[in-house]
Amino acid sequence: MLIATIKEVAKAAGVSVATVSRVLNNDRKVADRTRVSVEDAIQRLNYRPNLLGRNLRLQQTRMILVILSSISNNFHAKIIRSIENEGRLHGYNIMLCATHDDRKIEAAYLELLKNKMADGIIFLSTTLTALEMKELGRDYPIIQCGEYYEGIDVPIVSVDNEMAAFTAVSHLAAIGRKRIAHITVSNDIISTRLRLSGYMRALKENNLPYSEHLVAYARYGYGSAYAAMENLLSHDTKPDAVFAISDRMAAGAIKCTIDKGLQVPGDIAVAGFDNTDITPIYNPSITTMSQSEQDMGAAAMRILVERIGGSEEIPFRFFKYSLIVRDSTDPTHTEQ
Amino acid sequence: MLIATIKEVAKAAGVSVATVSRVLNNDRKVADRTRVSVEDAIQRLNYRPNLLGRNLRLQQTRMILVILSSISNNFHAKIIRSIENEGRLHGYNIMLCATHDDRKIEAAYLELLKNKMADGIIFLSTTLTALEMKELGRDYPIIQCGEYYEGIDVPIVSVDNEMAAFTAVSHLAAIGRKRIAHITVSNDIISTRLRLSGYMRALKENNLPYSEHLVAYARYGYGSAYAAMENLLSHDTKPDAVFAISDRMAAGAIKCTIDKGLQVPGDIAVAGFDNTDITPIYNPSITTMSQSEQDMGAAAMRILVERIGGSEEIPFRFFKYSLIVRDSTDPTHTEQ
DNA sequence: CGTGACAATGTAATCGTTTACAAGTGCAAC
DNA sequence: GTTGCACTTGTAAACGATTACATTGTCACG
Repeated sequence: MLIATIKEVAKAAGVSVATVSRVLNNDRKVADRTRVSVEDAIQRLNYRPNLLGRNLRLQQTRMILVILSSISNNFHAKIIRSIENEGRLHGYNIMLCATHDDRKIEAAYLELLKNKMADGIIFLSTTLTALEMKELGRDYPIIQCGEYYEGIDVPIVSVDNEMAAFTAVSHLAAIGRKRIAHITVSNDIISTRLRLSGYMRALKENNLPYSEHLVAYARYGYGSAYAAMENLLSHDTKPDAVFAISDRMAAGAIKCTIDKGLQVPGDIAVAGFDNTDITPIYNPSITTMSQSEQDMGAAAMRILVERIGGSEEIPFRFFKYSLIVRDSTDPTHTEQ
Repeated sequence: MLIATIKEVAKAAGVSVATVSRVLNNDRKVADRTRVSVEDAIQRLNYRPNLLGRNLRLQQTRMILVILSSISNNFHAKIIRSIENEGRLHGYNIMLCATHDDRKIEAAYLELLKNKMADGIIFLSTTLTALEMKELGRDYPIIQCGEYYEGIDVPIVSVDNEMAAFTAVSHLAAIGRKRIAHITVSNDIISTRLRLSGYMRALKENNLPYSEHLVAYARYGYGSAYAAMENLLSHDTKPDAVFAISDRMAAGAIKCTIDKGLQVPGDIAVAGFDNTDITPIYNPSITTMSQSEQDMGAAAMRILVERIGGSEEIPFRFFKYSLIVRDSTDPTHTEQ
């Protein structure tokens, strides 16, 4: 059954298209009798406004794209949920765009923004360079959430990764660990870099030894973290704690440790980052850093809406983080 | 910097908008000299075609929506990946729409289809009733993937859940388990129902006892599965194996078992379903049923494209599944 | 030189809306 | 009876593209 157009509704109701449009948009200057007959025609014809026509005319789409690398990275789940809620409050549809870190794929989604099929973008991650992002931000409403480039005039909502990492490692020191290792990723993403600095600073302030043997590089995968942990365990002086850059990598490290016949946290305490939903489930449950996903998502969306509305402000906001202690560092903790 | 329109490009190049459009669409009948000067103007003005205008005219959007309940259900990750790849091959943009099982939210996304801002929908899950889905399918190109209603004239791509569950439970029987329990969800989703039948049939064909004490109901969450397992363990005769309807619930069951001081798989073997990425990572790694996500996603997309193209066929396709044995049922297995 | 074919380009309708402006009606006030 | 106003409604111009059709120019051929 083909969809009716406003013209057909107008004819059916015996009025002009303008009147139909007024009814649709709740324009108050429509006589009750007319309104009823138009509404009746709309019903009968099963009419639905064509958004392409409407949006073309209104020069907006009320669609927001959320760019992320992959949906299986469920650190993003809560943030996205919050973005969606806040978006709906403002009358926007949220569409998730998974790029799998492929520049071509990301480019295709950016086209949608540039070519007016979306009103704005929230970046949870990106393959763009800082310069590219800067240029994009000059012409279109965008915002960075979580990961970000600094100084490119694009709003930022994130967490203080350096302080959060510092806090996590200080926790490991506080439970008496002396040789604290770090499993990270070799890229130049800001959160990675800052977590490394936080780790280093915590070692220093707690008078703990640092050596390059204590830092292992992996890719994001679980298996890769497993290998990195094997590497850490291969040295003569083994670490007694590990701070991994992500929960998934923490899980890999734990699995490896246990496979080698060592205890977690007995022999080696392990902490992760992000408080993903695997952390309470894992065996043992994983100590981690939680970000204020809810606040971050809502803030990102609000700021974006402002920008779409024409605001020139470029806010830079850090949100709270918190340490969540679980079995992988302290089996005696009392969980909520 | 405001975006130029085709009119401005035409003026800048000293031609008509028709010619610019021909250049954009690689229409062959454009003189080389003209083409160059138009391309030059496009460059200079940083022109990008407005998709609202184009799509309005062409009566299409080349956007496909994928409806799912939540992105943290990463069973869907591989399917989605495959949908995306296949979609790109056909020139479609894929947008993910998380409904969180909220009818209102889902309705909003459906509006986009009904109101011509998308060309089709792939349902990975839905809050629609069978009747609603049927009616939607009468007017718009849609397809069900994974979960589905039968007999509503909407194409289906899925896996034979009954046989897959049968296979999983038969595996537990084959390793010598006698009292095999089932953790499931109380809803009337088809995959749930079929997995329960498969479980029952496997018990019967292996001459194993069935009792209602062997079936525990939970919600989807990990914690809920944990509680269901506690429940199963509270009876005098404990099960020696559990088949859970999802990997996440299997993880909950394992955690509970271990917390009670029992061994997995020593005392209780546990199998899950979906081969989500937690399964190899978990401790112990989890035996599970893998679906042919890649084939399913690609098939769903292809069938949808056919439908958009006007095909009246209503295919119903089952894809292969396979048992993946891991430590949670058989520590002696040799993994790939 | 006249004719026809073909290539390159322009003109204008169209897609489905919204909305500024014009126009019509009825009524109260003078 | 005119005037002015409020209220409803219609007319038509956008929004930015595509494309059928018309037009123009060039050239080969008789």
